[in-house]
Amino acid sequence: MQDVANALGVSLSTVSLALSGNDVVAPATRARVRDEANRLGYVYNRSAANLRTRSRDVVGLVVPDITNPFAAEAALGLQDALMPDGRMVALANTRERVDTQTSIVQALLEQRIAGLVLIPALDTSAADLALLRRSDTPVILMNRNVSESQLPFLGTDDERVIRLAVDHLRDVHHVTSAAYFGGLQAAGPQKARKAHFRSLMQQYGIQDVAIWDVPSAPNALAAYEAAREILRTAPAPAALVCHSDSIAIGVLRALNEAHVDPSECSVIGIDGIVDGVVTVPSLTTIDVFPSDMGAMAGRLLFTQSANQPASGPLVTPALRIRESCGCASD
Amino acid sequence: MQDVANALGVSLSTVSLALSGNDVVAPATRARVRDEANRLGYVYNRSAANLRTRSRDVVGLVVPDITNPFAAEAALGLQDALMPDGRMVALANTRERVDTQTSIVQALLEQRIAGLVLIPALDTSAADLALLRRSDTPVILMNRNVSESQLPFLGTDDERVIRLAVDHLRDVHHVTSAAYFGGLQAAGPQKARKAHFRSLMQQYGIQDVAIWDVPSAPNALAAYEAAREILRTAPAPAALVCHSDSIAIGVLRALNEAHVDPSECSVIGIDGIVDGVVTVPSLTTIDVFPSDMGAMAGRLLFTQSANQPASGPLVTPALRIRESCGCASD
DNA sequence: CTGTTAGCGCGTTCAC
DNA sequence: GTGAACGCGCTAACAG
Repeated sequence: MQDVANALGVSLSTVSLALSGNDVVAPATRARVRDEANRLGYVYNRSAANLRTRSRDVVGLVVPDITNPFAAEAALGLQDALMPDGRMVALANTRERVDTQTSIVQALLEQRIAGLVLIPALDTSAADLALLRRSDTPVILMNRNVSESQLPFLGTDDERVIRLAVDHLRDVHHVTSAAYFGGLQAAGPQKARKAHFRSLMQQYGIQDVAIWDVPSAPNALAAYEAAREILRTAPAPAALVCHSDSIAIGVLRALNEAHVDPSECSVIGIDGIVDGVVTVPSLTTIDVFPSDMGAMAGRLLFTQSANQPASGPLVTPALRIRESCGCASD
Repeated sequence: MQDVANALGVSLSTVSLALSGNDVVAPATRARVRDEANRLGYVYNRSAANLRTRSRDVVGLVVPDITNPFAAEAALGLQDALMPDGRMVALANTRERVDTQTSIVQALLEQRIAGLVLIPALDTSAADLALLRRSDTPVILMNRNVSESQLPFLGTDDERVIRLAVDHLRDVHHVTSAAYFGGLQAAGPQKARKAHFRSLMQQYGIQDVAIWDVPSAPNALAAYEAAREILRTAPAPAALVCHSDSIAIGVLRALNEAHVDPSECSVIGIDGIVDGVVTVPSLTTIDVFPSDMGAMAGRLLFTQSANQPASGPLVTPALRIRESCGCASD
């Protein structure tokens, strides 16, 4: 900056004012400054500016695994919500490990991020998130709640998700048995969905097939392997509700290998990833609008005060009927 | 920092030294400082430190679309290579738009990133990347080269990729016709692969089916739609080599709808994404090790001088035989 | 081992 | 309109 000031014979502050587009400096000088600046190859040092103004412009996105299409689509939505305001996103994967999650969060706080969108690793406890409570950085938990953490949460209406799936299975496919598959056994966010599922099964008099209640990492490959093992020892139930679309994709593959098609076993995923239309069979799913969720998270970070109710806004899920539930073969 | 210094009755610099783990300060005091620091809820301001030390610790990763599994897996690999050194990654999606790419790159440079890993948008020209040449920030182009840009490139051996695919099609499937599908028509990185494909077709006397030579966005959904249109008017060739695994997944779906199975039309993807084992049919592909590529990019950024040959290291591709080429049904 | 001083690159008064 | 001075939070020289 001093260089361009010297080159033009003006003061350093004139340059600063000119570059920030302040109208206190003459339009003519402003143009001259800009031109000289990039003639000299000068690039603005935004982090120095941020230090001085105590402003921040990068928001952290920490997810278990960006390879999961849900996380990727949410990342896209988040960026869309942030870029118009000149913000960027810093990405980090925890691989479902709480310890790397805490060290990542720590690093992000040290970087003075403007906000944090977090899909917590599976066995995250409220204590693990304590440092975030005290911090003045706006945080929002996405898609997986840690109820006792007292942190704002943006997710979906789990009860409604389950009801949409189970009602469809009962009303159009008349299933007599079903199971909920996916997620780790450990206490965590899927406990809620599983509980809703069980209660609905009981209420509708549908058999809840217990053998599918096993832990499995939340990705397609692990789900495939787990499902294959189960199918080796037991026939498929009439329906499988999967904790995520990734998991459903693995299940679809296992079912295909076992030669059971959608008319014999309906599978319904949860998420609504875009590539669900392109699987074989295409994926019937409960859409929770991953991209919108990411965008909403980005907006919520800055539109609200940080001290809000623990259970924040919910996105309304929608049933997307495709082939994997057997609707195409009926 | 001053607060914790006062609280302990020591000097500010003692605190600084203690927190950075410098052995010039007594281990006992070091511990006392650390304890008092986080008792007071103090968090280190790394960006202020970076300003002073002229060091940088976040590297930019800009990709067309993080939703593409190749990009996501590369991101994971990149993070793995970076985190041990205490570095983080800033992610940005260009959606294949050159203008948003340049504005993103500009923003990243203003943030004073430590380095940049870039998968260029499809019609990126050397001129679009000129500002990166002048910058003192290490840059590495990944997976798509912009030959005239003079920037270091990390990719795969395109000729070998094509040869692995075509040799397999000829030697084990004895195909008499084939096509290369995917990517935009525009001048760009896939020109090389397409050229190698054509020359090999000619050399082997295999018919190159021209109707598949149409532009399509590089994602599964767009590929599916394009392939479906083509299949409406023409029978499938004996083989389809797809520019990426994502594209292959879309093609698989289109083929399935047209009731042509792998024994009639072999499809081979390029990338080696992990979910390729879980598609139906599972995806035969040329593996270019996306995750390793990301990790290599991270290491290369800092192990080499920036002024290196335009065409950097290549990863050696490998054929992964699965079902989609028809090997399972033979 | 500790305290003092200066300065990283920038934004902001407040005089001129 | 312009320039001088100060400070953001931290590290790096020193001298004690």
